Amino acid sequence: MSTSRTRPNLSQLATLLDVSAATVSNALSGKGRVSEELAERIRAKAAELGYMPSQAGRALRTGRTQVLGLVLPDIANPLFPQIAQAIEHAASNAGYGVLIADSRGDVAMQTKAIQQLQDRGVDGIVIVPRRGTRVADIGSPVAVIDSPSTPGNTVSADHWQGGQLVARHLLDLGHRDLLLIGNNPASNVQNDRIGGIKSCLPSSVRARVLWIEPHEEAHGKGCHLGLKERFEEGVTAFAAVSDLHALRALTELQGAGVRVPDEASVTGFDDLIWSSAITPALTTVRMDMETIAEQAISALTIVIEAQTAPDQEKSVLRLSKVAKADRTSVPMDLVVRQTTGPASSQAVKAPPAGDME
Amino acid sequence: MSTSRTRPNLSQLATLLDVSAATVSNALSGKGRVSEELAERIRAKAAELGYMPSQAGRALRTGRTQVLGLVLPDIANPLFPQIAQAIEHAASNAGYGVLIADSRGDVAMQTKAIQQLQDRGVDGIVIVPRRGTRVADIGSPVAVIDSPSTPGNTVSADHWQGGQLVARHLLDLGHRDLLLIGNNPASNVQNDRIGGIKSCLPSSVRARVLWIEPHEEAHGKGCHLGLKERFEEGVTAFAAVSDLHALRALTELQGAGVRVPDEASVTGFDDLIWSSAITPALTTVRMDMETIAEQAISALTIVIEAQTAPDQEKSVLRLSKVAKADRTSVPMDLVVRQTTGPASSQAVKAPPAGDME
DNA sequence: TCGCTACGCTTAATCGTTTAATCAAGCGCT
DNA sequence: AGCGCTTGATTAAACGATTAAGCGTAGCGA
Repeated sequence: MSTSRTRPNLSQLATLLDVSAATVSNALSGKGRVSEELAERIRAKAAELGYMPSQAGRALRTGRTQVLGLVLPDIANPLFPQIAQAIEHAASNAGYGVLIADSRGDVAMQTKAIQQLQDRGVDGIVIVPRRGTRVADIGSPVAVIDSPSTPGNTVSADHWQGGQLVARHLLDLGHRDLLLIGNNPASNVQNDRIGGIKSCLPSSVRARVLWIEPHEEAHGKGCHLGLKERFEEGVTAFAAVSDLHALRALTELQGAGVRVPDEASVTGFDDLIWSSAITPALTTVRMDMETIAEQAISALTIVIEAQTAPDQEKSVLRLSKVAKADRTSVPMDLVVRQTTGPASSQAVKAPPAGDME
Repeated sequence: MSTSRTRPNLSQLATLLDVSAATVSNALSGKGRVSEELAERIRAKAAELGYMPSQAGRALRTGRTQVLGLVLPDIANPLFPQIAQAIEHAASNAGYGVLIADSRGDVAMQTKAIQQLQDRGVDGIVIVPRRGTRVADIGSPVAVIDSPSTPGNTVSADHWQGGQLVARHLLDLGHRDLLLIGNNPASNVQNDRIGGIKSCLPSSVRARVLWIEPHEEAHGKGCHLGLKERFEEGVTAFAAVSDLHALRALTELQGAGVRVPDEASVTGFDDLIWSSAITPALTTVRMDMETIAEQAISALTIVIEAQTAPDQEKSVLRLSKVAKADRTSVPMDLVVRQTTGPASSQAVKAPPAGDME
């Protein structure tokens, strides 16, 4: 084979073309002054040899690695595939690689993970913080994806509006007695979603909130949530703030003999992978991760570029390193599937034990 | 604050200590000859200033970036969190960072993704290939995590043995008529799991296989799998090769009024995040991702180090770049939860009318 | 004709680290 | 004293890219 064992570098390309390495660099980057004709020859040769600049050399000289860090503190977060995929895609389009760092649920390790990323020389960091964690001012440019109500948030889904979608959908179906299911009240995301739902409900509808984590602490992990009882009390719709909890609710109801959606409706959030695979398929609210990721990355790149700009030193004083996107919140979409249906049927069916309000 | 704006480098450290940069390098790496006393002084100063070597500089000189690539071709694979977390952890322990590359389910993009990783200068690549994809010989060291029956596989769970666990568990419970549920017969992993199950079954038990993807092509995506009918034909246990399909089966059965585990048992594979959260909690088979990741990474690092070793050129000819682990397959563990129960009850219970037992 | 600018390219310095080559000194031996 | 060997440090040359500065030539206005 004639394919060279080792990848060509600038100077090899240069000697082959009988020009200086600098010219090749200029031609390929379009920076300096190179005649169009020569530039074309250089580009051709580069393409022919499959030349790819060494990131190491470039990084050393420019101080930029073209790599971003992604830190996902929630252990085994089922959203991870969606997030990682979207971020990777957006970053890749912007010419960045993505280095992952997992802090395994440990809040203290989050700092360590960030530190390690910085030691690796990342140009910036995308953080999806653990619930409630406030991201301190790190040395590097940072984009935070959490919730609009988190201070220092860069961009995120409009969880509040997502909640409103759920509320209106259930209202339209005639539901008047809801159980909202969350995991932990310390999460900004979950609070926004629940707040959004509540904000749409007229005072005539009853809406109670069940927080799973406190409940489990009292009754043991994996315990029943007592949804059957709520159903018998008249609750016709169960709105969870995550598909994971929606799934739990759905199976618990089904197992207790409550028919979904005929007797009770269930909704979730995030459109996780299984939501469309189960029977009945889950009605949920999806976030536009593509857009969120794009916003985060573009906001981040702006900060990164401002970083190296020799500009006014004002920037050093004024410009925070945490990125600010132009669209700080991205609307969510309601995906109506089969776990929601008209409440009227329940009203008929309610009698067994409960009463109507 | 007295913390310097910019991180210290070798020469700064050197001039501060009135020695040469080379000596500092030697002292910190323990390579050259440096008096213990001086070495200690150097280490102390380095620690004091929080000196961290520039990866860029080092990479340029040594040709190694201390970064591995992780390519996950299956789009939004629900295993992703587990895999990424385990790999990241193992890699981190070995001093490597992990760069992710997602080929979004597109087989052609897998090659492109690998290419990009190589352009970024990764030292090696961990691939969890898309079903059936044979990983060609890339230029870089590679570790493949798929299934023992995949040629070129480095390490993976012992899917066959996992299947045997399921079979024996169901057999012990008295099940004699099974439906095995897979997605696509082209997957080595799924075939191994099914093969393992079958290998344990005496000829007296009936075991049919339902492949979802072909079935969906015939009946439309998200269609019913007709499990109720199978149940009525006498099937008492549904063994899926993935929790995702087990979940689908479980909800379909529950929705059709079949009680699990009283009337039918369901098992899955992989212990995905939701398996323990649903009701009833899913009996499944878990792979020891920690061990798999460790094996993959350590095998990979060996190849990487062999790479730079100036050894006999024999290695260039003989030594393949695909890593070989000492434990090529890692046993799986059965996690018995609530979706499996004795088959006898069904035999009794088969008539529609309910009783308790 | 002189001086100025624009063009197109080359020279050379630089980023931070590693490492082979070198060198000075000390010490034990013959 | 002279030779060889070890010890502990220094020098200098890479690695591959970017980029400011320099330099010869040509065009052009004064």
